[in-house]
Amino acid sequence: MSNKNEQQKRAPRETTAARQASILAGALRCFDELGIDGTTISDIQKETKCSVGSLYHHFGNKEGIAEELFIEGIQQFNTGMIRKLKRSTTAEERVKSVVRFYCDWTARNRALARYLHSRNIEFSEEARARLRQIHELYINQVFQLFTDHVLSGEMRALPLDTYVPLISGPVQEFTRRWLSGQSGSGSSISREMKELFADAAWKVVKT
Amino acid sequence: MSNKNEQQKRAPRETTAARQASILAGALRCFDELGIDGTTISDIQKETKCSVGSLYHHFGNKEGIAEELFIEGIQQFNTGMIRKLKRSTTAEERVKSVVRFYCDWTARNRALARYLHSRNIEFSEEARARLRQIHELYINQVFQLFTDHVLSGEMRALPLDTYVPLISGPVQEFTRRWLSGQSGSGSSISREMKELFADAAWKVVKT
Amino acid sequence: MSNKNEQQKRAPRETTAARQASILAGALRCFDELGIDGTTISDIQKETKCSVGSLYHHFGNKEGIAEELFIEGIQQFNTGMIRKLKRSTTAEERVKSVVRFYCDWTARNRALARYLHSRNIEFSEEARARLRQIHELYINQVFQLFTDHVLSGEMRALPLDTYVPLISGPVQEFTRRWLSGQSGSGSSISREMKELFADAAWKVVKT
Amino acid sequence: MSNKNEQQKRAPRETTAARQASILAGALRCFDELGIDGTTISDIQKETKCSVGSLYHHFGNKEGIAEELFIEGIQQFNTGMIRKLKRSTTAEERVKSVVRFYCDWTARNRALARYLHSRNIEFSEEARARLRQIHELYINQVFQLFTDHVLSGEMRALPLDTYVPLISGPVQEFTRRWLSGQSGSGSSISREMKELFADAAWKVVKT
DNA sequence: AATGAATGAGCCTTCATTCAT
DNA sequence: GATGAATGAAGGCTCATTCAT
Repeated sequence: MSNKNEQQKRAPRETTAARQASILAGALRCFDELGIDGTTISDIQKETKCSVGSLYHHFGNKEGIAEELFIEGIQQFNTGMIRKLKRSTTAEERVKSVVRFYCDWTARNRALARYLHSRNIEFSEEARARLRQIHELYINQVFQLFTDHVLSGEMRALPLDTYVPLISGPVQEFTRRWLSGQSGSGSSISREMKELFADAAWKVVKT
Repeated sequence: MSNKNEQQKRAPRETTAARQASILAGALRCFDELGIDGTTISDIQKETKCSVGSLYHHFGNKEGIAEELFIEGIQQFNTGMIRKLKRSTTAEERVKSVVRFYCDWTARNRALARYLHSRNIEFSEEARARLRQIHELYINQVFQLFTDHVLSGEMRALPLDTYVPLISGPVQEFTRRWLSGQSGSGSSISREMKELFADAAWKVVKT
Repeated sequence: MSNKNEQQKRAPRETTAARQASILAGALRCFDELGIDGTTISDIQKETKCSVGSLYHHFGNKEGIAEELFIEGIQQFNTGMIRKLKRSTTAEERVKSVVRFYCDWTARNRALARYLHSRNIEFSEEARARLRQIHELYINQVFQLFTDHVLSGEMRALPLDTYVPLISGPVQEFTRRWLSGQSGSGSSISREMKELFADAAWKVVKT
Repeated sequence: MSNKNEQQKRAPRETTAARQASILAGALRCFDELGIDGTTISDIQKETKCSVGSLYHHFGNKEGIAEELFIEGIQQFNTGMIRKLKRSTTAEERVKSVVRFYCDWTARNRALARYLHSRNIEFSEEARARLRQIHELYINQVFQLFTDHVLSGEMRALPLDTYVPLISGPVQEFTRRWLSGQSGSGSSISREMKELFADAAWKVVKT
């Protein structure tokens, strides 16, 4: 995120940005293991070797840490997805890309993925606003990419709020079960599985 | 709920069962509005007009209330689903029944459905054991009903852990969004939507 | 305590007195293992297979149980000691009897002995009065037995409040350590030890 | 208690030690008056003008306070006793010193002495380990001081576990009664009494 | 005499947050 | 920017006791 100090890894004193990133990483480990409500400031402190004061200095309060982590995660996911979608061109490729990216990203960012699935984060009004904006931007980009395929007749015309469930619902559900079955390392999702869900998604939305 | 004096010994004083049920109902209202972690014993108390002591007398602790509620909810859902599935005979009818029942049950039991979606309940080992057993029983019954259809070639042969995501994933995702868009009143899910998801499910698993 | 029902041991329904005795025995087990403050009514209930209501019916409240147990223990000890002292006649025999009886009784009634050593029982005014009276009676009997020996010159004339510490202090201390070193079964105090303390006591108070 | 700025790093902020000491003093006052189990955190709070949080910050929990107080008391007693014993040389002087120091220390630290006699403190495993170590160290030092006197024939050779009861048992018992007869003000133990118990102790263990 | 559901005061403890250094 | 002692509101839970059956 900054180009200061090329030796990012072992610098004796971290940059502010790096410090914040490492705090978020530690917090994620806590949230993943203890749950969000189950994690205390003190837990994060121990995990990050950071003083209470510093935590508050950087993020305002506990909620701030949870929000920042969530937002960064969403953005990372969205950015990746959009980049991936832009690389393909046909409707089929794009629909399948959604599924494949979902699998790949989740497997590569297990703890973060689990975190983004949390349904009990209490966001501040401000965070909610930021998220809404980020989501709108994302949704617009995605729909823009697909609108043509619908208009051209390659894809079925369906109620807008059914596309996501139809295309992503199955992988999401599969993935959720897969994630809760393993908390540590582990392989990725097999090529066959990915294609199975990709095919299913396409089968449902193609004309 | 049963005639008085049927068997004096093993019938919990008539009122006891009713009391417990009403506590669970009140707790659900709290959990739904405040979140599980956000609900305090005192909230439940006010909602149920019950003393702290009684709450603990009946359920051991807050966790116990949450567990019992969850288990009862799951059982109610499972029982309904099995009953519904047994009424249909063809593969197509059954697959579609899964989707339709999911929609109907969810619409009829909104708060409970939302609660069953919670991903942050801390179960005791004992509760986990009970749930595991309940789940196994359910899964066995369901798979038994569908096995024949797969063997007869009406349905595709797929990895066992993909059927649920493929069939239920979309409705679940749709339903989840639908549930969070409204916390109180609300119609049911429209016939068209239900059929859209039912058709999609069938399209994916039929041969 | 009552002569009702000669078959005290295995009668299908206990007499009231027997019931109370068995409650006290159960309570003692609890107090011994959990401490007095650490023991709850519920613990006693489980240990005695008695309902809460019955406990209160028989003893009024928790304090009542602790008091009754204490008083009965003291009386049993005192009675035994007096009986023993009356059997001997010389000053030396009597002083040594005190020590020997202390050892024997303690070894035979370990849990009760430990209980009587408790220094944190909260007695009601009424219980304190009963205890005071019992103690006075006991002390009077004991002093009466020894007064002559002092007057006759067999024993030293010392401040009244030093006889007990001088004679019983060592065994008491030894015994206390011995008791806390073993909570279950175990042998009794060896003959040699007993005589060692008996001799020491006599050595100190003889003229 | 020490000069400022001697070693900035490992000196707990000057105040910290003082704060902890004053908390222990306040706790002792409570324990002495209300009993250990009878004392609530809130009592200690009022007595020490300390917030709940601070209490827990410094001692972990109520048990921690009780333990620390006990350990500090024991150490103070042991240190004093050893110092005193080292000042005398003959067997007789030493045995009598034990008794005299016991009396003096108890009279000078009444509340603390009463507290050390408590038989209902629930120690954590960690505290028990510390106490065991402290006790061993003490016992070793004491026995080392007396071994020569036994070998030289000035003192009787007795089972190791009888020396303490024989020498200290009587004063302990006397002292215990003396302590419970007065909770506030009060003189010290009279010179005659002290010598009576000192003589008795020597009479019993001398050859 | 027995039973056990109900009660609620009161206790211990946690934890987010502040702030002086 | 960093540190950690201090704060106190708030929460979960225990437990002696009562009382209708």
